[in-house]
Amino acid sequence: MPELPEVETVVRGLREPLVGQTVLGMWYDWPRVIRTPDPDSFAARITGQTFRAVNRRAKYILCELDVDTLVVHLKMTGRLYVSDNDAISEADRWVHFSLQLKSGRQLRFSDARKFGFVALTPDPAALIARLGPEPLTDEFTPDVLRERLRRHRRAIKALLLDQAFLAGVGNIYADEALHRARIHPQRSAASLSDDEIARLYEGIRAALRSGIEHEGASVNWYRKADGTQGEAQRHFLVYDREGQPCLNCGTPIEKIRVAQRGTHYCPHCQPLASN
DNA sequence: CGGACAACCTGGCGGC
DNA sequence: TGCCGCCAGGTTGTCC
Repeated sequence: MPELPEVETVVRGLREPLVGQTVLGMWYDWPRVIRTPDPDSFAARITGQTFRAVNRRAKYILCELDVDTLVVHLKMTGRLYVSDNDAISEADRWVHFSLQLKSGRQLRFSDARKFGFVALTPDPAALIARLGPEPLTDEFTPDVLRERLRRHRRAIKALLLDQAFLAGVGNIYADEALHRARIHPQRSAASLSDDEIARLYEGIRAALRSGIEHEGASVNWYRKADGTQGEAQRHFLVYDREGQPCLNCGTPIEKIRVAQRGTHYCPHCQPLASN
């Protein structure tokens, strides 16, 4: 579920309850959720370490401890939150991993679909080595985007979903960014004009910033670190709006399939003219 | 290079 | 109410 804005929101919400906390122990009930190392080694290594920082790279949550980094990926249905030891919430139904904190609270990882994972490593860079540029940083510029687009002929939406091309954008924000840029999702990447690339650059950043501003999109599974829903879904321009009027021109939003993913766009504002 | 598709899993929903 | 098929925001690997 979570894309860059959702993961960013979770990270921000975890800092206060997590940083400074020491790990007393570990629990799990689904071994495959622990990617590396093996569960016994994981428990032995993380016990006694203290959380020093919580950061994000693309859709990866990076919790820095004294020696290692706890890496968490939420994939589609993962949730990461801190609860009082005796507190029970809806998401606990799918908890598969937790850490006991010295504060008398627990860091819990819940994942209904079991696609997500936790990993403990002294070298998190290896796990995230193949990621493309981080779209909201200064190093990501229109020139960077243009140079990278030149190398590809794929549908632009497929490229936006490719984490090695650009890190952090997923299905929701790809649709939102393309609508803001007024570009059809099936346009060939190499066919985009300089003006279109400039619009795409702004569209990507604006869509992601809107998502962060509204604390993530709770279309279905996503929740903030405190368990409440985000509000970004109330500000979608096209995603999940099939058949509803385009907010710009009134034309009904269409849903098609691009790169095997549900894709929402306005056929009037995002024409497939020059390809 | 890239497109298609399976795999990893389960929940929710619409249709009958 | 029950069952069935379909869909789902992610990532990786394989095959062609």
